Amino acid sequence: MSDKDVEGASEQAPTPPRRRARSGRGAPTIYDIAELAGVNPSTVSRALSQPGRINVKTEQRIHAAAKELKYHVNPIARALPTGRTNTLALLVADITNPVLFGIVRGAERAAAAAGYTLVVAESQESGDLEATAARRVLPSVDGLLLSTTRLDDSQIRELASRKPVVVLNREVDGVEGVVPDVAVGVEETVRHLYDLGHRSIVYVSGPSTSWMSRRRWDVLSASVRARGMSLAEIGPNRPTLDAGVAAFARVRLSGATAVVAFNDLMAIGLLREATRNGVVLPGQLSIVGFDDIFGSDFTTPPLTTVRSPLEDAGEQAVRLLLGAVGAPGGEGVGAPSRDLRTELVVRGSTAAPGAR
Amino acid sequence: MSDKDVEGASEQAPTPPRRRARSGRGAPTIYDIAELAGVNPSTVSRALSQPGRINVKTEQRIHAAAKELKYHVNPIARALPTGRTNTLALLVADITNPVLFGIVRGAERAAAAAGYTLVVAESQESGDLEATAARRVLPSVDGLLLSTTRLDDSQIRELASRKPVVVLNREVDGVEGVVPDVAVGVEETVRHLYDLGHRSIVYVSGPSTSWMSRRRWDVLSASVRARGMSLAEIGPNRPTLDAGVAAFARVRLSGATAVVAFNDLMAIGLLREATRNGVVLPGQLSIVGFDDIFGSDFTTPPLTTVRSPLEDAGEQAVRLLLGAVGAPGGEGVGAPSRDLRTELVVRGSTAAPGAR
DNA sequence: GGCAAGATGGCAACCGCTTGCCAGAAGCGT
DNA sequence: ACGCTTCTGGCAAGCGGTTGCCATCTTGCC
Repeated sequence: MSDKDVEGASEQAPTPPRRRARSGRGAPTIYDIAELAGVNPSTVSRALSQPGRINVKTEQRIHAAAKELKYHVNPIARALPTGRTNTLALLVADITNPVLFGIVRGAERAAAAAGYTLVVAESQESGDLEATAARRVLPSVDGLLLSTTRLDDSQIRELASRKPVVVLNREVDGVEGVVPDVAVGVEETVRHLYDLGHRSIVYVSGPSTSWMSRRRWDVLSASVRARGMSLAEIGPNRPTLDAGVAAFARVRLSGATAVVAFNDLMAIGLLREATRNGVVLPGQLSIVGFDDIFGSDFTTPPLTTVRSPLEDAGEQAVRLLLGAVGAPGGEGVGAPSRDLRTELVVRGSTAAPGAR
Repeated sequence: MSDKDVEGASEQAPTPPRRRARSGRGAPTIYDIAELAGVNPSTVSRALSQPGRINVKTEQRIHAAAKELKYHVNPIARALPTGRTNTLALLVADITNPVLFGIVRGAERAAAAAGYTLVVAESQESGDLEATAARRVLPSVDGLLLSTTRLDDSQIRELASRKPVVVLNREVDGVEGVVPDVAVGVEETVRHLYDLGHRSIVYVSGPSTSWMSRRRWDVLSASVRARGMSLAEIGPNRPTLDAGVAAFARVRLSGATAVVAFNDLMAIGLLREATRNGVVLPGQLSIVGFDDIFGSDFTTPPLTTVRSPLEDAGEQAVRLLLGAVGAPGGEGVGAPSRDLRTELVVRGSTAAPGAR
């Protein structure tokens, strides 16, 4: 084609036909690098994202130019053509829930290790608002981690049909999930209480929509039955400290010598209300919580609780998600997931009934 | 118009000359809407983002089409040409720091109210890693909120030169910041202790790099001096529970009758170690913390502490940031910022020296 | 009825980066 | 040396929106 010659001849124009160049202001782009290194922008792109694809000398030249310009790839520009954002979202209903600490920690670490950014989004309100939040964040992330979610199964599946989703502390049919093994810790708890001499236990449950509350009840129930102990349920309750306080009266009425609360917050509420009512702990009432949250050992007596490997759970959930989004760091489908077993942490809020 | 007829006649062509159309898979785009509504994509764009710019009937038709297609604008595609992401980042050094609860809460709420998404990013490690995290997240957000940051002033200014930045709980020259008014609460505290009969106080300080620790010391110092009380400093210390535990011995050695800790975590450590050593609280030692974190009232005795309006602070910081990024919901430069005054919460860990 | 100001909507050029396709150069086997 | 495979790197078409500019239609007004 003669075009080429024509182009070459017109080269003397101070502004070559190349598209853009150092716009002066604004961050440098691959066009700037291209110009500096004397190559085509596409070559720069390859040098930067497909090591080995181009000649090593050229690649070095480009890297040098990039460094000189202090170039940083624009993640949104990159995301547009590829559809991948290198970002994962962790959606939670309530970020002040101490249970999330470990989860966020572990998730953050695993994500960072794979070069992914983790964004934590909170939806303080109802499930509907949470669905909205999810939909809003979904387009800008590669995958979604659902933790203390108030979404129902079908909403979750709906999300899962659009982007990879992993649920934490819950099982949803057809959606990947990470759930610590409740059984171990509960079994330990029941044995612990049984050995202390307790024969009558009451479970103060969480919200009726809480998968985990139901699950804990089921396991507890089976374990208790196996020993011929008696078990009652008080609930459903909101998973808060106040709900624990409010449940105290009914716990006393139940006549049980030991109470297992759905979570530490409720257990602490129970504990404080018991003390306020002159009940001697743990002699007159043994209390066990779940999660071993921050502060659960500040109480008097310190709370006996079933600890979950939250940090590991968060980490594993992210790995799973990374696998699902096809990231290098992610584990394959059949990868052996490390055991996430719960364990009983015995502190001061449990003792033999009648002990002083 | 004859055009209309022509269009209608040529309609038989299966693939009209329009660019893209419902690709089958993938989310619907404005091109799909354009096709369905029989207008140009640019018109769709306008209908969706500039209400009133086009004819109301057309606009309605487009909205109907959008609804029918379940269209949702692709935020990254939108961000590319505009440079605005409608996202704000909150960068923290340690997300398990209970101080952040309120801040995150308030920030999240204010951001959501303005239609912005708040992403929380954690950088568990050193200031350098934090700088890296900041740079990584910066390109995809409109502004940055720095909270428990370990960045130094110059690093912060560097960031601020690229995108709007607001710092929380700290003052940095040339960078907007939100800092609760420490003075009120500290003054109350000193008066409280003075009235109880304390004349000798010791301050267990935080990290040497903590602007807030220094600030609290300064205010405390001034207030104490004004009353002719004696004040000593023990530190610097890491702002942790363990550091509080470790500082106990030196607190006793100081002979002070009351101790003010940089934060609640340290105060609680102090409190527990004191109890463990048989010191009767609060009679033999009064303890005051800062922040009123979650769990600070679980202790025995419950902790007296200086509460900061963290939630308000988070909210206000976001408003400031929104103003800086030119968002509608943000407040102008001179907008009157609501008072963020701290207050003393008297609980059980303070009493007259020698009281039983 | 004629004309200027507004209203309306199309065109096309980006935003910064990725990638399929392809041509020319280099390396290779026989 | 020659035909062929492998390297290299350029071209250009997007990704999904946004927006300046402009042509055409409406209106309002004298």
